[in-house]
Amino acid sequence: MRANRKKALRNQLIRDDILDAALHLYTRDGYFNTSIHDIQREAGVSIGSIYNNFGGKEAVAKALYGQLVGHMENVVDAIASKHATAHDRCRAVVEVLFDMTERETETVGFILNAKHKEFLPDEPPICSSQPFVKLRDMIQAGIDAGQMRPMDPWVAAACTFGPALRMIHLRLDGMIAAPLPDYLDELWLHSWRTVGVDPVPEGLR
Amino acid sequence: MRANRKKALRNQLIRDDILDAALHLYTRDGYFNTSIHDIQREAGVSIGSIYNNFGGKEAVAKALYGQLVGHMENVVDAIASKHATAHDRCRAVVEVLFDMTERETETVGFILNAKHKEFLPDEPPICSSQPFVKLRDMIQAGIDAGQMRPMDPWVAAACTFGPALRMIHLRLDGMIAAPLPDYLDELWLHSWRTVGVDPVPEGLR
DNA sequence: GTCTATATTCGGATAGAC
DNA sequence: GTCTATCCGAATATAGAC
Repeated sequence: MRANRKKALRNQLIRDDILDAALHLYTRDGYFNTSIHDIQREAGVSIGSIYNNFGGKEAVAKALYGQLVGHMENVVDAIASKHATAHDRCRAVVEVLFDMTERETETVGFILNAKHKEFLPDEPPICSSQPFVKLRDMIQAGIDAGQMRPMDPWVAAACTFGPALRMIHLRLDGMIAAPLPDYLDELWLHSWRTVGVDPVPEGLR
Repeated sequence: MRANRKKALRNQLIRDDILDAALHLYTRDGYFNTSIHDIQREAGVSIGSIYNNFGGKEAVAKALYGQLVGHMENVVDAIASKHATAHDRCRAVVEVLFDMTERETETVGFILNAKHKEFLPDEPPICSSQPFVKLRDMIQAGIDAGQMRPMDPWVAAACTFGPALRMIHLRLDGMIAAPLPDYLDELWLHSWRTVGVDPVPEGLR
């Protein structure tokens, strides 16, 4: 049993090495500019291992995608259960995204920037994935509760998160030099004025 | 001379056919999922013509990119010279983008959605291209003229156009069923509240 | 300048030893 | 299960006829 556990652990490590290498290369060079040989070299494993563990290049991307979407979902869930109002929840989402952009740049880049349709044609568009749907529901709940102005939920979502997402894109493209959290208060003050019924609380400006 | 003109015209037509086919296939399937043979078939020309006229697959993309960026630049210039205030200019930009998204879907998709860095590594990022820079200058002018709230120009740009760009992405991804112009008044009313000093004029709500 | 036929490279995938 | 060596198809690019 001991040996089995150790073996399973080693297998998990190999899987993680492959996924880490894939994330790095996919975000840096793009999916199509990354060959299986590149991943194999970067991860320090053999081609055979990649095929045994995943089944091919696309399967690696799919597993990576699932892992990161799951991660995002956990983040959103944690926020939803920690905060009660639409304002606090939405602000926390932006705060976390800004933080992640600095600390887990590649994760954010892969989730937001990559054109998954091009290499994962069977996956639904990222906008209809669980975490994104939960964000929209979060906003709908805010409207129903009278905390956000009554408006089309898509428009509300675009107004709430559009500016922040734009900032993230600009940062990832190297157009913004300063870390995004520096902009959080200013950006959120303006974003929330668009959609919120009540203004941003004093302490958060 | 007559024959030369006619010949030149025919060459131009072939070039346009190739660019049209490339735009269509690149936006529908993505750059890397489109082979030269696909373009050749779609355009109804030979591979030799593509190499003679452009030089290869990447060169086609480059020419296409330049053409569309030039197009966008003309659009922005026309708006800048037609309207005087920051409000009118920015609103006109959003209006034109929404219109274009419906009528020239592929052009907008290629410009906004495509990851040009992946297949045109030598081109600067789209955000630093002429039309985008002009948009930012437009906003800076609005701030200097006291028509927009004093704030970081990147934040201002993100707040002004972020929501609209988000809507365009959602529309291109099929998440929004109605044509974007239907949302223009509502979206702009909220967007401008974020950045404008004076409210949106009565007639445009 | 356009076309068809061909060459060459590259990368995804497999076979078989360990 | 992992690894190395190999295969094979696809796609870019070229050569040469017209």
